Amino acid sequence: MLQSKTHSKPLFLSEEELRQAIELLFYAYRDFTGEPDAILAHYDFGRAHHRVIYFVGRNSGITVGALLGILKITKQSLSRVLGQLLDEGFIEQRTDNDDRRRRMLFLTAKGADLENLLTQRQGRRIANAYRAAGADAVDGFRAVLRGIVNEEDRSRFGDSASGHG
Amino acid sequence: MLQSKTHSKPLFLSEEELRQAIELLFYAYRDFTGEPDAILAHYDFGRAHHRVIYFVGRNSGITVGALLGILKITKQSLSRVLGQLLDEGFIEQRTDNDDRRRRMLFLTAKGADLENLLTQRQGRRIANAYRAAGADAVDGFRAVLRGIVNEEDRSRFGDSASGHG
DNA sequence: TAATTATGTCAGTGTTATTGACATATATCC
DNA sequence: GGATATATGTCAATAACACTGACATAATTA
Repeated sequence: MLQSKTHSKPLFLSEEELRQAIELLFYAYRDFTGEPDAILAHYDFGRAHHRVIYFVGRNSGITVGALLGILKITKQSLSRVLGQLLDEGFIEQRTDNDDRRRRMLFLTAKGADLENLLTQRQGRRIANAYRAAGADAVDGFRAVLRGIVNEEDRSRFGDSASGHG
Repeated sequence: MLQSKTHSKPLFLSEEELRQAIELLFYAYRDFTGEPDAILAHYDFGRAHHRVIYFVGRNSGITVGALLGILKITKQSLSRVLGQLLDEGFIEQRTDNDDRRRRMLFLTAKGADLENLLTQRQGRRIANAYRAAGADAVDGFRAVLRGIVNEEDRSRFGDSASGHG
């Protein structure tokens, strides 16, 4: 109850440490998205398209509403992006027979190709960082990022420990 | 030479592990920026203003060109945001006497107040995550994020190790 | 049958970014 | 000193991505 795996050392955090963390997140996210952004530009797509392609690929058959919940944008915003991806054959919709109001989203072969390309590039960057930092660092990375995520979504990333608790 | 602190275990990375990392970055960044965004909205400012305020606060006297280099946006984009911040008295400019083409940027007292508020909020989120994850995790977090950043900016975050080699 | 849910669409707006062109002041090179 | 380069600023047009508000339709649930 008091503390599980987290040994909760007092951890006096200097302003400098906190600012370094803030900046690390800024630079890492900037560069993490920069590479896919450049690829997507060839298709006249942007980061919003990427997010949709990614999460549809990851959660095949996801409904429109669930996707909105992940992206935290309005349906009008999603509509433009999703419409383009449907028109251009990267994603297809199928009505859910259990609840015929629902539209389930799937990547087409074309959509899966693009998703793979983008995920491979980002995966390569992650893998390089993981290798350079070492296995222990990976656990720390995951644990801290998980703590930054709002509580409501934290359970997406495991219960609390990350493999060896 | 071969490997400093990074014990370079083979590290077989499953697609699942890579995807979890990708998603952690997405969710963490989304929530990390969500809180400041809400505050900035009261001032009719957005995330772009935040970035300018943050980096000017952090690098007092930074030139316009150096700021563009960090943000990786065009000067026309910066111009609008910076112009507003100047007009409304959050930032002030002073000519650099060593090179009178340069404009050095400083936060005003008003600007520093806002910067402190925003940084405190983000710092609180980081601090909570750090405390929950533990001191070792912090090192791992820093090491992995540093590896994700493009090489050209990596040196901003220390040489390689993070405190205890 | 009435209310709710899931989705879609139309219209208007705002923020953040882009490219391209051009202007000014200052510094540096030859 | 004159040519060139650098640092900054500005005007104009455009695009991507998001928002709010209003309304419509189909299907499910109470």
